[in-house]
Amino acid sequence: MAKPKIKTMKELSETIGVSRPTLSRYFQDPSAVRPSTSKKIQERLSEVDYVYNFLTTRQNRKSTELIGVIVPSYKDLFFASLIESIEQSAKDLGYTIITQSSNGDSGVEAHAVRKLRSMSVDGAIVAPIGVAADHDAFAAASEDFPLVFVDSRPAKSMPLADFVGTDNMQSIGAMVEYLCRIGDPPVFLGMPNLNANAEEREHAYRAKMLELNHEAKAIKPAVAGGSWEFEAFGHAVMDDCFGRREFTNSTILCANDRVAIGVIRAANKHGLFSRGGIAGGDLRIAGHDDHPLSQYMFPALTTVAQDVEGIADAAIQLLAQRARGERSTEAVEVFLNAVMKPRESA
Amino acid sequence: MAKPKIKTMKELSETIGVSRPTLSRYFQDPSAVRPSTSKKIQERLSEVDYVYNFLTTRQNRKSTELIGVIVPSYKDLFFASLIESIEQSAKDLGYTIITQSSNGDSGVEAHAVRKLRSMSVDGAIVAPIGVAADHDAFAAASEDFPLVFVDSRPAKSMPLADFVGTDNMQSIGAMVEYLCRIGDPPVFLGMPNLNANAEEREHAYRAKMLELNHEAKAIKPAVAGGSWEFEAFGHAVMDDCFGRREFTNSTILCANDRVAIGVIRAANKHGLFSRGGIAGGDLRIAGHDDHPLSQYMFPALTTVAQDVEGIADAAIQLLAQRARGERSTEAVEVFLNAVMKPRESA
DNA sequence: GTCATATTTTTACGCGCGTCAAAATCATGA
DNA sequence: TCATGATTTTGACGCGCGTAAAAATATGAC
Repeated sequence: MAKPKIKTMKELSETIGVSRPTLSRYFQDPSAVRPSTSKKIQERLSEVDYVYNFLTTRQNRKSTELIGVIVPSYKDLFFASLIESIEQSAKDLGYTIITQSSNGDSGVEAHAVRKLRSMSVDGAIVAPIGVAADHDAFAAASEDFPLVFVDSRPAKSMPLADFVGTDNMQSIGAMVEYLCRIGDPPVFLGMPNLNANAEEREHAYRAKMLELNHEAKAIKPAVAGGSWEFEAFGHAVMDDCFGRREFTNSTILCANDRVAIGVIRAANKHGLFSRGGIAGGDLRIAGHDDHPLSQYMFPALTTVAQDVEGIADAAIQLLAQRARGERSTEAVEVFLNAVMKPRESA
Repeated sequence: MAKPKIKTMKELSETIGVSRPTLSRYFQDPSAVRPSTSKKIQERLSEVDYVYNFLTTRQNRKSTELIGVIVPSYKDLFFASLIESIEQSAKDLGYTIITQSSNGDSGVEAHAVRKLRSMSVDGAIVAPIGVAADHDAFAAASEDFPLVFVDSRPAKSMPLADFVGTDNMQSIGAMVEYLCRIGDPPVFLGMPNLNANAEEREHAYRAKMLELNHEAKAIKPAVAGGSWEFEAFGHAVMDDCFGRREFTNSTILCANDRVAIGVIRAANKHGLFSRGGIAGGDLRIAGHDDHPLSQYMFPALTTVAQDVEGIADAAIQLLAQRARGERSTEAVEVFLNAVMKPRESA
């Protein structure tokens, strides 16, 4: 039952009856050997238990086919979705991903970047923690391998690198337009000012409101917002407002779904939704991202879905291009569109 | 500004003024060299940009200090929390984790296991997809390195390996007792029968109900439940029931929070909660896991919190013990207690 | 069957670092 | 100052595999 275990390629070459260099070529590209040889290797291979030594092969190959991924947190379903998509896209191209969380901390982030350097990755995809990032760590890394930032743009001080993300002007714009068309113009509830999206989305909101001739209004949080606990933030801010009977029948556009989830709870707590659903004239709430649980909120959250798969795929493609030596200098920025997900909450 | 970049240890040894073997010893254990030497190396090191070559060092060391982690999905906040805790515990002991998702698919899971083998990890922590797992892949792996299963116990056919998880008898027991004490005895809504927890939790429910002299009753899903979309499952099943006016004022104990989140939405949709909160005699819902968003549901979900950090830590410790050669044969099972999180929903 | 061409085998070296043994040097205390 | 044990340096080899060059062999069109 248990197939004979073979530990090294040399050993394998002996039991299989081909030379080691041929085997080596086969593993890197089965079509690099004659079809008959390829077939023979493949057959014998299925009869033994051999796994190539990843560490050694990668040490010697020019490319490790490793791609690093750094996100601020695993416990955010947006990033979780992103990782899942990246893993998929990477696998399709033969890459293995090394994922690390920066825990929203620049020190940890810098440490993660350093680890990726030590692992000789072919490239890295990083969703930056934002404002407080460690410039030097990224600068050094960008000399070793291509870097692409996703989700939010890095601080301007960051080394020039590719970027892939959602076009906030488009996504927020579409949402503002939708909200205004269906009801009252929205007020904006930002997210803690941790990364570029916080500012960009508010800016996009203001721009669109201006265009539609409405007065922009942003809710000023009465609570500190320095953490990544977005639901807690949204809840605390609006629980406070609703408690003072402010914004109780407004349309509130939240900078992201996690904030909105907190707001929905606050609104429910204060009984601001009509029984059994949403009625005209009620409080309306909208989010951004299409968080996997948004549709299970009550009322189901109206939001815009980021093209997560598209982002993941574009990021991998950019890295692959750089690895192939195409586009060696200029940094590119890819902006993808988001699509409206009108549901119950607005 | 940019520190001089040093690529190899040999080069480093020259610019730093110590021999390469000494440096090698220093990197593996700074206390293995004389304090004055250690200090000198440390100082010079901070003036240059040197990152050790992970691949090469690990190829030659007896241990790679890599630990593989396999979960069924990143997009499940329970697993996300688990990964975060594992990463933390691992880092404390000097391990680097390699995370992979099996996507709820046994083929992908087997492939992931294989990759961990190729990377010569020192051990692996796997949250198995359950019933449909590929026995051979795990059997082969368990010859290469220690394996510890977490969250749900693997099928009996799996190779003997350590297990760390929550004591379902305790956690479900505590919840049933609580529910009975505060109100009507609960009916049980399971989760799709994907892993051992599905059965174990129902069994624990029945046992406790028997002990308390209540009749156990499990809701029979009128919908297929073969996927990991637990919220959708919970919602579909109960939307159907509530639509037929069944269970509308029961106490429902869900096998996990994700199912419960779907149920809460269904209940809200059917207007089964009193306006502005929960009143006596209402429908009650309880979950299991303390999913990070449970407290933001409305009503906030009453649940039992698994000791995620404890699980992560125990798993790493078990692996570390095996790596040190302690406990080479007998497999151990560690069961941790969960703690009640009474909130609004029950 | 013959010959030009495509593959494979042989042989040997390199990668960066772990590790071992012997020689050289250092630190320490009497 | 000298002996002695602790460290470091030197020099060399090994790890498993990539890879290059030359020799040997297979292929396949004629």
